[in-house]
Amino acid sequence: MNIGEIAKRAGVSRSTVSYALTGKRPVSVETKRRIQAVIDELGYRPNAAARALKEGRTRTIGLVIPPASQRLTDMQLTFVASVVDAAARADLDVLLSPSGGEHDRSFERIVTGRRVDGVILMEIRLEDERVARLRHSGLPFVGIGRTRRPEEMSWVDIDYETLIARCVHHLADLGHRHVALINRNAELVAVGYGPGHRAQSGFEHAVAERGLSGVQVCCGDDAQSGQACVEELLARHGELTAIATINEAAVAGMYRGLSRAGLAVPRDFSIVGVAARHWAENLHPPLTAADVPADEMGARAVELLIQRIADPPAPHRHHLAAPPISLRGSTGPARRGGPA
Amino acid sequence: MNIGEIAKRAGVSRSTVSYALTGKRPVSVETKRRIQAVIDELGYRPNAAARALKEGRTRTIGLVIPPASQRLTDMQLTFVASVVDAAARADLDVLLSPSGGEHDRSFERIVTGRRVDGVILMEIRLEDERVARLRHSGLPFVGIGRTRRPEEMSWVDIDYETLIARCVHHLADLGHRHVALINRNAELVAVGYGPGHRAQSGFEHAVAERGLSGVQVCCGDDAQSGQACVEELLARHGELTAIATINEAAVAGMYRGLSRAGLAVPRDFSIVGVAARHWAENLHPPLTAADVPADEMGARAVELLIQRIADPPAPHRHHLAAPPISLRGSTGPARRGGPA
DNA sequence: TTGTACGCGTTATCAC
DNA sequence: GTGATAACGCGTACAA
Repeated sequence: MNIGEIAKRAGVSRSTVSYALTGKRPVSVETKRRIQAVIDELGYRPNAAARALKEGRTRTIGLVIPPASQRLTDMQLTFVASVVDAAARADLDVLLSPSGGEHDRSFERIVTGRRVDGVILMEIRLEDERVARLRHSGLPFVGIGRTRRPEEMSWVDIDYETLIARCVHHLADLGHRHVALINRNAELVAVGYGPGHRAQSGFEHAVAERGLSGVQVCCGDDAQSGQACVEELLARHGELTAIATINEAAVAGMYRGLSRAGLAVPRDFSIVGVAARHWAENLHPPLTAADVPADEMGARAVELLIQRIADPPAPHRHHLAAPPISLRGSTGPARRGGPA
Repeated sequence: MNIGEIAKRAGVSRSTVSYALTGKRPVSVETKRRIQAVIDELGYRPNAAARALKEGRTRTIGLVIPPASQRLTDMQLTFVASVVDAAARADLDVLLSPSGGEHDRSFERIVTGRRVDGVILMEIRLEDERVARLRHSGLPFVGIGRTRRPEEMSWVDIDYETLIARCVHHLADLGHRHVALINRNAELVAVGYGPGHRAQSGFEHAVAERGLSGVQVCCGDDAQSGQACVEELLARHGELTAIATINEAAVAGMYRGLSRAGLAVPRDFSIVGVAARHWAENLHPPLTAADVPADEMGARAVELLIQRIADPPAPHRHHLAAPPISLRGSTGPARRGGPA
């Protein structure tokens, strides 16, 4: 079913059908009605490829995600969901592209094949070749996360540096003197994953400012690793009384490790972090955490992208989220003398 | 950058460039080399829309997911990830479409706008209008899940009926006499969600076969609901000693509810279910469960879809997975006299 | 309102 | 065997 067939059956020209549909030229009510009747009868919809070819835009955005093989975190998933939702509201389709690893063909297809009007890039590194690639291509894009030179692109991000600093201050206020930062997995941090590095920086500054002793470790993004990580931390640094973390997926395991060591949260040990709200609430005890507004950020990213597509030369815009820490049940006063 | 520009700079005609790229006609090595040099220099890639328009195929598949607003379960996410991964390996892009709720425009765009060569449909109901819609449209599609009339379409699915029956038999073998089935959320079951109904059926049959007493309840897909659900079950049915469930997202909460009631798993109470392996392993204690091979199933779905696209009139194919129950730490002999 | 050129890659057809 | 020409797919938008 194409526009010519509709035109023939309605007894008008192809362009009249097009105008009747787009409304870019007035068409008599009677003609419009007749055309619509034929369209409804045959279930016609314009061919997306033909329209894209002519208009030069696809009404589709690309969403570049970390390779699917390495399981996405809950927060990342919330980003994906909110981006898809926001895009659907704007009548945009979303093309998914796993990047990194062996899937660079997918990324290349999307960027150079003009398959999308713009791209949202997740899991950005401080030095990210995909950003360089997109900048060079001229395709509008927005990052969920930012590189080392944030002014070179549009992005939405979480202010991990500030948030982790706040976590440390919160712990210090509660009297904790020996705190640990549990970061995301070592590979991610090693390749320059921004949040990991910014969390380190925030941690170091705050620890210095409050005169605490601080230790930093990386930890796999799952419960098992969280447990192992805590067990090792307790073994090597018996003086610790609190943990700050950006590794939400590992928190359940940390709780388990503490419990195994005979430490009750928050009585004997405190944990505070940065996490998606529903994730923090579903832990036991609920995690005192800065609640990342992931769904709002996804929507914001789509919004920024739509603007960039509409007006590419416009200056870059940024949105840095620094949500307050929600007090739940996982932090308490440092126990005199520390655990055990 | 279009093919004409490449042809001009390489000093050949457009068709020669096309033939050099597609290999559908021999082109001299020297010419091919010159063309490739220009392509590399300018970074040319054929316009996907033009190619789709001419070829009548988009090299893209649609993945219809539940509306993003209602958080996806871990298993669903694994399906998405594995589909994206498998599609990328086959050089196919994936267009995501949230269906249901207010997002039916997205589904319609995909189906009637010829934006994809085929569709993978998730979260299928016993009576599913999207299946009817797709069958009517003639667009190749494969279900992850199946309707009441499974022969009318191609699908991969999990044999919840058999698996839940196996769970019940496992519990019966351990001496449990009073067991409960905790289903997915009530809305899902109410609208005819297949796994929910098939699990019920398998549960009822097995309970009858073994002469047990069984109670069934629906439960929201999150830990909080799981906890509330277990607390209510224990209050109303003090004789229960075991639970079988297909609601993996709620299991952590069930553990919590049991623990609050002073019941240790597996000493005082057993839980067995159907879940993604890594999910079952990450629970504490690890869940004895039939491990759904979600990644393999996603890949299989893509495979079936590729075949359907290549040969639409071919008979439908199906793949029903019934993985064995992996014994972990969550089930044990029924305690004499039951709990408390 | 209508005729028609255009966007761009593919491929059948014709020429060397 | 190799290269060039032109038609095609289909919706859009300008000129008439």
